[in-house]
Amino acid sequence: MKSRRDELVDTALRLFYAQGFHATGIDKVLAEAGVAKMTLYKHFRSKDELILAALHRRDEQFRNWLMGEMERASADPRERLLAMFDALEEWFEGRAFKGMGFSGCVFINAAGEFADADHPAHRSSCEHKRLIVDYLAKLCADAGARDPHALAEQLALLKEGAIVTAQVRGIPDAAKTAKAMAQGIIDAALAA
Amino acid sequence: MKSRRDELVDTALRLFYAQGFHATGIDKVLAEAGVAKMTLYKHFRSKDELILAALHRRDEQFRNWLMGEMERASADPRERLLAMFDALEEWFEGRAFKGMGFSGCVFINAAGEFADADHPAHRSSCEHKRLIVDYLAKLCADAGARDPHALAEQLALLKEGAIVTAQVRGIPDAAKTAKAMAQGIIDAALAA
DNA sequence: GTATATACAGACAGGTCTGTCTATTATCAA
DNA sequence: TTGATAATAGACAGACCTGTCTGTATATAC
Repeated sequence: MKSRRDELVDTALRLFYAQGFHATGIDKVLAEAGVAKMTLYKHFRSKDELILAALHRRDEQFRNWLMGEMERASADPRERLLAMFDALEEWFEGRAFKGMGFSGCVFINAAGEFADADHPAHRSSCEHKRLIVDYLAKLCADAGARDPHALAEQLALLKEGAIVTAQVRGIPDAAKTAKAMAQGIIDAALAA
Repeated sequence: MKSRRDELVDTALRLFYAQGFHATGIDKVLAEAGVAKMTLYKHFRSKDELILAALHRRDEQFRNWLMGEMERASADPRERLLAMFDALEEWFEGRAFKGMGFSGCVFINAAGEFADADHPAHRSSCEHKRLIVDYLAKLCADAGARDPHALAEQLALLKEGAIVTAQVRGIPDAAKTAKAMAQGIIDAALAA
């Protein structure tokens, strides 16, 4: 049984993701969640705090999903890295998160709406991306890369490029384009 | 001498870029531009129309700048392609457009705020990205790539990845990361 | 000088936004 | 049963938003 707070955060995330942060009013969240306004302000001090909670939930949700997909695909680190791009394609096609069609990356969107790098939402987005790079770097090290951090940065950059291409231009195949590049990059980084 | 209309579009672009579309009110644009409200509504039917005009101006401004930088760098197609990433780095460092510090790509931001792919602002963003890919494909063909369109898509994806990495994580060096990958990709695509 | 076009300042309507408040209802423990 | 907790509906204030309107000033063309 979901708590009222969970209901709010889930609904907020879904709407913020689909329609944007500024464009989504508190009242819309409340109506969709079937929750009274005072309940929201009992759990959160402001809309900003709700935004941060939604981003935090998305961070957990997304990384759990991504790492799960990668680890399910293979036990080999190199294969796991490549599996990231297969997972991305599932996401781009709208099959990854039920109730949430693909609308790009909510953290990229947040950084766009809250451009100031010091804004909590921007910092949260930055942190999310960093956690993913860290995870990739660990896999790169396991795979025996000469410079695991450099390779992880490259793969992360390919991931961001694929996300933007899929969203802005509506090309889910961008995942395949990125994967093809990733193969070359990884091979080059492993051939010591 | 800039017309009132130009003044409006320039100011709107600057504010929309720095603060977002929904977060920027008409009144702020008017105050900064020193223009009366009725003048705005004589030139544009709505805020949406002003947004589209600002995106259109940015499309011209940005592509002129980028192509200029690339063509200034070298006459060789391969070198020109690589020069794109040097130009990106200038941009990320805030040295490309005076009066406009780097806040990511306004078209990526627009696609985030106007998630519906049919929204005019989203379509405009898609079109901008397509025009750049077309330009890259022409250069790729000149460089003798086996599949110029495929290579152009790859390079464009690297560009988007670099932009997002620079903005969300605050790492202007992402341009260098992308350039290193681009070199490998191009070499592979030219070695028929 | 007069007509026309353009822009100005500023009030205004009608709507939406966040956040606060009150008064009521449901739930559950002792 | 009583008392505490949590959630409800809905009104409200104050700010901000877009877009319209009026009346005035400026400048150019004839």
